[in-house]
Amino acid sequence: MKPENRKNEIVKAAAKLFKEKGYSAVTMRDLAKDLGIKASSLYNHISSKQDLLSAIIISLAEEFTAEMETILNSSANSIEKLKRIVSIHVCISSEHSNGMASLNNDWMHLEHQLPYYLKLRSEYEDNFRRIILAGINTGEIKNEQAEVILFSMLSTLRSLYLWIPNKEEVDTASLTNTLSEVLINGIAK
Amino acid sequence: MKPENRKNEIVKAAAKLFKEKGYSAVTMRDLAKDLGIKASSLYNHISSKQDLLSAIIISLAEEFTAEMETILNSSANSIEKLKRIVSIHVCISSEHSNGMASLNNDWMHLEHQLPYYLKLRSEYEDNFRRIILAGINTGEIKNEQAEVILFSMLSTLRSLYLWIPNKEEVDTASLTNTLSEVLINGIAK
DNA sequence: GTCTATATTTTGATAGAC
DNA sequence: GTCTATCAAAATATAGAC
Repeated sequence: MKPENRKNEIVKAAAKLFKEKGYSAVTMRDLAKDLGIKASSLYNHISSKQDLLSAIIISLAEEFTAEMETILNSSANSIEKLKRIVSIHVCISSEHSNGMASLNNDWMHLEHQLPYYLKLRSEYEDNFRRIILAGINTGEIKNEQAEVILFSMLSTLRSLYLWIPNKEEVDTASLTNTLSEVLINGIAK
Repeated sequence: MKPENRKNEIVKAAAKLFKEKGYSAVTMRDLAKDLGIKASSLYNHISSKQDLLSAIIISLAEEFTAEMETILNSSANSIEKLKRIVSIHVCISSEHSNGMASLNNDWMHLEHQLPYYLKLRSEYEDNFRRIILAGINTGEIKNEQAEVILFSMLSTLRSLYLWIPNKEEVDTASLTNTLSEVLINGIAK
């Protein structure tokens, strides 16, 4: 077993605890106890608590960035692009439900990687906004305030981690369809 | 000046800091420094850090409960009731933007008041769900999965505190209308 | 109402044996 | 790879002077 595997186990356990209580409230002793070892043993695999947070958040942020890039480079129309954004949020949230909690709630506790995270996030939001504005221009999307649409969709998508139980029980394709319908066409008959 | 006033100042400052870094990451020294006093001086006005969290969260949870009661007792149809739910979230979030952060993210750090908070929250969600189901029954609302509709609306409404800058700059009536339109009728033309 | 001084726990992290 | 022992810093909170 490579040391990488043990580190992954630790990161995974950390993400679970960070979701339950938040980064700051989880101690290295809590984490060690969850893994059945002593706190000092953790430091053979990681160099600091901060490293755990970075590992969890940055990999997810980069995954969203990569997926958004693919969508931008596609020839789909704006509504189709929005549906694909819904899809990547459903998929990533169901695969990494615990890590999404840190991405959403504990990013401010990043240290060295904070500027990089903020850059990725603001680029992601800018691209999301451009897709909405393009849809308004082509007449696909209502000319409501684009910022309200962006906020509403992003809020729902970012909260998915709280709602998706775990990947075994989720039909991601079906959830993506229902959620897209609700977000794009509304709920009124 | 009654001691109540000084306590309110402390609670207000605490809510601001809790929003920035979360309850667990804010120390009593941070809070004292923000108020220009020493940490020990805080204890003449409050009995513990935990008290601050309870004061912030429980008063907001009770406010939502009271407003929901009013909506339930009204004779409005389901769509109108949903619009009024949007309205109370916009109003409370613009009045108490900082406190909403604790309500959403730090409720798990409540101690004595945790069961009470959980009761209020689950009753609120039950009432919200019943309004949606009633609307589906009367044909006002599409027969999508009610849980997806509930999740989507609640996620957006709960995130308002992140998005509303401050009450001076927000036209709550206008935001309520735009947000209701987006949530209820969707964004597709 | 705020201060200084301090008690008590808990925290992240290191050193070195096995 | 995990342990015991330990450190240094930081945490919540109290006591008592002013």
